[in-house]
Amino acid sequence: MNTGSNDKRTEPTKSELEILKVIWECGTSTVRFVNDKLNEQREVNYTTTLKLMQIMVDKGILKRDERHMKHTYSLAEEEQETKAHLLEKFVDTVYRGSASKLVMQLLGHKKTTKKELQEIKDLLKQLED
Amino acid sequence: MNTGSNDKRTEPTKSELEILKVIWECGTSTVRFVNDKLNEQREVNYTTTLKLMQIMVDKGILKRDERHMKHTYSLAEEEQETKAHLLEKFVDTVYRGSASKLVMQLLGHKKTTKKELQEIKDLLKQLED
DNA sequence: TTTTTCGTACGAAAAATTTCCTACCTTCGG
DNA sequence: CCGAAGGTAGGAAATTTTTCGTACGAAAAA
Repeated sequence: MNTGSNDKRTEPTKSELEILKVIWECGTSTVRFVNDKLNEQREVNYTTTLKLMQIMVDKGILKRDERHMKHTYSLAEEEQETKAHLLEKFVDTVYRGSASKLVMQLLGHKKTTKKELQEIKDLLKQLED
Repeated sequence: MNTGSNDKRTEPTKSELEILKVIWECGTSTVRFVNDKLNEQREVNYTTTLKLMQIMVDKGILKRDERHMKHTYSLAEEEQETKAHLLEKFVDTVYRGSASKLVMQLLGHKKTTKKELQEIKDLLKQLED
């Protein structure tokens, strides 16, 4: 028997993440919609996006509704769950698992605005309970 | 003229990051040392690690000292600077640039220990100045 | 000195990821 | 019905990343 966490989760690749971002932001979408979004930033062929999204369905990252001519694609897993997983992996690889080290860096970083800082503090206050 | 941030930074690939981790943890190292470390987790051929580290020198991620028979490789850029950059990119792609959203997730996540939490709070207290 | 061991260099194979070509289906307007 | 527009499927090319085989030089051991 295997006691280790046998997650077998397929990490999204770089371009799969691009697609995920669109769906996180805009929700269930058609290939056409996602492709248009991507093309706001760089040129991508329609079939490229289609293929990628098909692969993502295979991998279990997306699921699709084929009832209509234009298939629609939605998340196969909760956004927060996926992000939590990505974050955990990031903390592990870059900060050897230390969340506080990450936060420290965040706070020391010039790009973190005052507003962000305040929000973070408020968050911690709430957690005092 | 190009006013955009023209960083031209070469992101480390997945396996390059593995090597970086070793050097972050252990400092300047030989290929042999790094390879041994990697082999604690999975089998990797020596020449594979060598090649990768050579590529990383080309990319400017590592620099090397060739004065001796056994070359030694060290960081070409400050650890914190690299990590800050990786973090920034991560926040951008996964949390649309919102650092507080990231922290929120971190705090809501079961794997963040009480000790970590306290450290984070202390950090914020210090920042009150 | 000879042999063995351990190092680097580098091209190319292998694998993973990304891209696109081509075929074909469905819908819509004339 | 016919053609145009726009959709999906899937193989294969192109690119990027990872891995390794082979050649060869230096140092250490025999």
